[in-house]
Amino acid sequence: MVFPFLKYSKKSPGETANEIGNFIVSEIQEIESFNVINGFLNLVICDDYWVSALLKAVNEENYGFTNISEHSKLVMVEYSSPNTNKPLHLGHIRNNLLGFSLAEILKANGHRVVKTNIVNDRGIHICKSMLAWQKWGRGETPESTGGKGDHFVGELYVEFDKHYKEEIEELVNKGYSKKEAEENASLIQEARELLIKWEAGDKETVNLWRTMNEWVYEGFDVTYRKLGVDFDKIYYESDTYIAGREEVLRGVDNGIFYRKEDGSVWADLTKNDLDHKLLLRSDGTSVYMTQDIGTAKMRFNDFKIDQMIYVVGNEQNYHFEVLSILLDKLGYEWGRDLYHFSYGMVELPSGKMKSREGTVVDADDLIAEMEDYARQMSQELGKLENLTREEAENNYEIIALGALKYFILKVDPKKNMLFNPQESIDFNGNTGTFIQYTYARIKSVLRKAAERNINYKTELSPDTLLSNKEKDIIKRISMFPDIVKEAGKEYSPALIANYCYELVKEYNQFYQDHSILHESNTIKRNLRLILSLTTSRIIKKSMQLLGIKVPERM
RNA sequence: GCCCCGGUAGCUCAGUUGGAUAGAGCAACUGCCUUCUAAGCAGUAGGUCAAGCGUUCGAGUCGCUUCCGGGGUACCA
Repeated sequence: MVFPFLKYSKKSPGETANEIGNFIVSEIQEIESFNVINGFLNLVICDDYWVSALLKAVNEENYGFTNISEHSKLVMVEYSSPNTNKPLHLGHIRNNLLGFSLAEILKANGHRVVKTNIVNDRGIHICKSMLAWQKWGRGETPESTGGKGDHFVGELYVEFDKHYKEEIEELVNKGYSKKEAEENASLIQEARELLIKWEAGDKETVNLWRTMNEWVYEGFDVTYRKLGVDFDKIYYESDTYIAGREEVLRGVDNGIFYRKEDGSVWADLTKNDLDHKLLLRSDGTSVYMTQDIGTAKMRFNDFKIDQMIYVVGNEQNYHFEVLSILLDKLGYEWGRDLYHFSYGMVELPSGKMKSREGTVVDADDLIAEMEDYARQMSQELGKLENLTREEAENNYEIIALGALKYFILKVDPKKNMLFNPQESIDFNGNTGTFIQYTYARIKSVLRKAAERNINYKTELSPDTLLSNKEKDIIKRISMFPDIVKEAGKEYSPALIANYCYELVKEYNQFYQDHSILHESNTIKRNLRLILSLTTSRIIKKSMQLLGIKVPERM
């Protein structure tokens, strides 16, 4: 594109392009020729440049990734962060997949990463479930009902909400305003009393709390394992809120925060163009913000963190803006540098998901449905006939989770996305399945090459002539390191997903009209085998960055 | 009200930082399995890039205005 040069050359676009083109061809060996169209100068790069680019990709250990050393930047990634009052749903799945993938991408970019989970195991919402169990639980447990612990507790939470709403309605009928009713309902007051008792360390309350949380953790573990996500360090807000409260009180002593007459503690953020923010309730209990201050402090005590990333939905943008300012006010130099990885909501065709109203897509149910569908499709297509039962079952899981993860991660994390349970489960087109399938296809070719004792690693002649499609794929392969860097810089798994899709699409086009093992010209055959091998490796690495497994056959 | 974020094909999404005729997938229609896996490939059709104005050689991309959608603005998390 030569327009910017016209003011220097003072010539027509065509003439300018020709002069530059001639100069480049004579000066740079790798440029074979050029052509000019509509003021655009196109340079043609010669084949042996691409051949050596392919050789570099296939021979370079850790191609596309940056090695980690002990001097690498230490990044802490917080993700998942569930509440222990309900099971995980589709929104949490997006969070977990993004957090895990982000950590993998950062590692590939040479950072040391600590994956952390802050479990929201205390607070008024937990007390609601506890109260519901006391009132309507009839002494049942997940064991006695045979359910998963997180679902068991989740149902209690819904139960509370149901009764609470009924009570509000009654009060409104008696002439209270809606707000008064919400405040004065006996159920919410009982829940609050429970929270105060809990913070005071009341034995019975704490025991119930501990028991119910254990139920939930057992349920979460199953889901996490299924999703393939894990953590290096788990924090519990039941521990961190104390540190938070101390920090807030220290802030009051130092005049950073102020106390109202009713005893509640506030931060005045009007100088930051924000309003006043509550930090401790008038009854002395902590709020969300209090806990996050404490959590941050504990983390920076525990690790020498260079960068802190919070993977939390964009509905909390304001919260993190405030958190950053508060930590800064408290004198933590890293406060300003917190990065809120703010991702969009997952919406359903019916609108937003709401746990209390039961309009959620449950994580466990969704995964199970996808596995069923994978099993059904595999059988319909007559796949996996040569596999053992165990291998087949393993493949259903790989395919189901691959489809789900890819579907979610291919979308720009910043944007809201729509998930249609009926239509979003698809194994054709731009899907994880398509990528896995291509991988399995390549592995099949490579296996057959090995069976026929075809050695394809040594003889890559620089005189190899390339078809356009072969050149396209090599071009794409040589972009991989830049894409990994870009994904690390932009914090975007979607860049990896979309890149990998393009690569795979091109490979399938190539596969369609190029023979590999049947090619009689050994120079060409070797090129195509190396091309296939390299493509398969990049597919595997890309999918690894997304937390997606690839099957050897499918 | 105020503050953020979005609007690209019927649907779900890309669009390489301002460049050539705006791309994929799904859905619809048409071809391709005696050859390395047809969960694939090739093709047809589908667009006022929400609307308008501006910035300049050039705007889906940058700026302003309007319309529409989402989120936030809690002694919820």
